[in-house]
Amino acid sequence: MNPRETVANDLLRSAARLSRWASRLAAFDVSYAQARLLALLDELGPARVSALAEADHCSQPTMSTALQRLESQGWAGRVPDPADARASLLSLTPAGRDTLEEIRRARAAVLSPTLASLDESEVAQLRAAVAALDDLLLRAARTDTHH
Amino acid sequence: MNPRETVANDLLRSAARLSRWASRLAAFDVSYAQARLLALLDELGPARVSALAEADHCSQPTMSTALQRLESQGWAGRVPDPADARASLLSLTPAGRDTLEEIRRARAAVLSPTLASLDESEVAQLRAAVAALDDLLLRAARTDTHH
DNA sequence: CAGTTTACATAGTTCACCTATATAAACCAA
DNA sequence: TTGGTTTATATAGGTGAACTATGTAAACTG
Repeated sequence: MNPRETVANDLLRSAARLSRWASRLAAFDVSYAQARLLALLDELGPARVSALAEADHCSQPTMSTALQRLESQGWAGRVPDPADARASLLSLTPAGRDTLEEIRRARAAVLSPTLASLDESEVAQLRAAVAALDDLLLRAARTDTHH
Repeated sequence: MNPRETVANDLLRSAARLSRWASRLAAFDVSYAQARLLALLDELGPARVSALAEADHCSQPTMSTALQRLESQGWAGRVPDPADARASLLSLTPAGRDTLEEIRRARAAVLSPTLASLDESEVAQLRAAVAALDDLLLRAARTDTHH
């Protein structure tokens, strides 16, 4: 395995561990996938089922049932798409928005005792790490859609 | 939200996206959880069910059935623990090790077109990001086990 | 206007997780 | 040494998240 492959592996391993660790500790009554979907709805505003599925990289049926779960909790609602009677437009309800905010606070809180023990230069390193990850994701997305 | 909370949120979001993106593209016949378990077995060598569950941050029954699936594929095997007849020691079989290597290659390959477009300083930034994440995880684990 | 495509829902399956509980070995106290 | 507790694992039973295949109805299109 060449050096770049090693970096790739290490990066994926560490990112996965961090992600897994945080979602395990931040335990509410809302699952990881549902939290992701709340954030997606918040970001994409009123959107169709298929648009949400594509953005979340999951199949359309998966998104359909996930949205039904959110709707049954009162966190999302739909209106018929005025432009196309086959489609619906999904958005967060106020309750859904509140839940999303709560989740964000809880996720940040999981890391906060650890972050509190860091000095400024270490926080700066983390910020740089975030920037590096985001840059990689941006490039990866471009490579991905190129074919 | 204070600056450190923002870093926390950004970091978790980016790590989750990267992880999800990589596992979506690297599609083999082995699931994400099983791949994680193969890596864990490789790392911890012959280990007990409960030790593996703790290391993976999942419940013992979850680990039991996950191991049974791996065993039924011929990727893991167990011997009775000579020190305790209640316990077993699990390890990778040669086939399991081969599969793990294959998975690692495939995961790295997902990132490789993107990595190829980076210059040396950008790769160095990624290495630094990995180090920052690992450091954070180490500290987080300490904070976690303190009570 | 008939046929195709599109948007979504439903059916049916598998896996990954959980809690609760059963089983059997090990340990420990009287 | 035996009876009770703890420990290591397995099993039962349930939910959520993912998939493919397919059904239904609206919208296009020749």
